[in-house]
Amino acid sequence: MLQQQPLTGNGPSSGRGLAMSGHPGMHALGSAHPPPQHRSDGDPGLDGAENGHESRRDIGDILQQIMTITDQSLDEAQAKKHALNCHRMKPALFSVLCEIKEKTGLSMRNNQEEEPQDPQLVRLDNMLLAEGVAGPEKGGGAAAAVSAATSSGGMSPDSSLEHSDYKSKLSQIRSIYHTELEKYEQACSEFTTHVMNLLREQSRTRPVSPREIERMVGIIHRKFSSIQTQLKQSTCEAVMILRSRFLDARRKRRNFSKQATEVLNEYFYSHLSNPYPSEEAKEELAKQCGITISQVSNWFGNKRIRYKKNIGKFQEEANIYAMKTALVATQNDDSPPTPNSTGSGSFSLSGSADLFLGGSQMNGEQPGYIMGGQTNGSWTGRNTSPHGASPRSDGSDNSE
DNA sequence: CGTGATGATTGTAT
DNA sequence: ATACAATCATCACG
Repeated sequence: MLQQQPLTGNGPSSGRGLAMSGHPGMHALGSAHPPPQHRSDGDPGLDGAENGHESRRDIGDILQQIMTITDQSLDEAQAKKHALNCHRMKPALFSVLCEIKEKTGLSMRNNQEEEPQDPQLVRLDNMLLAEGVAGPEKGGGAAAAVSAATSSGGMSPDSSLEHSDYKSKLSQIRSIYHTELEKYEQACSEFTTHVMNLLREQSRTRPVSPREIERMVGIIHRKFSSIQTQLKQSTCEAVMILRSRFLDARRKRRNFSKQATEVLNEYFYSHLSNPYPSEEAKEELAKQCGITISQVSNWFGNKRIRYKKNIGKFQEEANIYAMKTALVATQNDDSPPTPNSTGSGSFSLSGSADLFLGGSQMNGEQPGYIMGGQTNGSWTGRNTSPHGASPRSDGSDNSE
């Protein structure tokens, strides 16, 4: 980290070299003479000076004092330090240090730049933001994420229970994440100021360029941000697990209530000619059934495709519901049970026709009244199934 | 436990 | 963006 070795001749710097930089583990030398190996490791300039034995003596003394500073009490140390700073040899020593610094400075220049702003970290940040973990406040973000994941709007009372469970878990993760993040940030700034203070202190006895301080701060921040990345990563994982656990509706699928299917089927069969509910109709149905709009859409999607695939199988069901709507229609005279944009007359007509056809045997044949009574072409017309169009046989379905 | 029913998801076409 | 078609995963029933 810090290039002290040339001066002290002390080999391996310990892990805490930063804090104690200069004299780690030097107590053994504290009371000893200037180390003989000091010479071998090379200060050629001083070594060769024949008339410099006097100043060498001084340097030795100074080093001695530096090394014993840690063994003394603080007050003592401060006094010694002051003495050192006032020593007449100090400027000379300092200039030597500067020289060394200049030489070794080259080696640390090259690993200076590069700050690629890790794309993975950006992705993690974005995801945490999207999940409402890293967002500004609870509630809004999480709720938005949930509703976006499940549907595009209407919350149903059915799933609100799970949602609250999900939200509580999410806020748990959220709070843990934030406390940890804060801890890291605090530790980072504490450590940074600590290092800065040390460097500032050291700058009195050794040359410390602002650039160097900057670099040191950068290193510290990088280290801490890599830790933060890990935190973010594990938080993301936790959120993903939570999501798959709570929001993957496939996992705990519940059949809709009898009444809900009733309502949906009623709508479907009474709009058999055009079973594509508008947004408002979907909303209404969703409200009636206590499900979400997207669930209504799913239901109609499934129903259409399954009805089309095997009309015969649904014939009985169709008759039942047609009868129902017909009954309602007769009760309400000629006003349709569910007002819709398509002509009301057409489906009420088909409903009455169902009553007649209900008793008669109708194998898989497509009922003529559906085709005949409707304005537009049959939505089942665009059939791609090879044999589904004419299910002459009974209800046994053998697709695939 | 096997099987059909059913709600949800995914991939593709329009 | 919506619908369709295929598929998945679970439920419900025998």
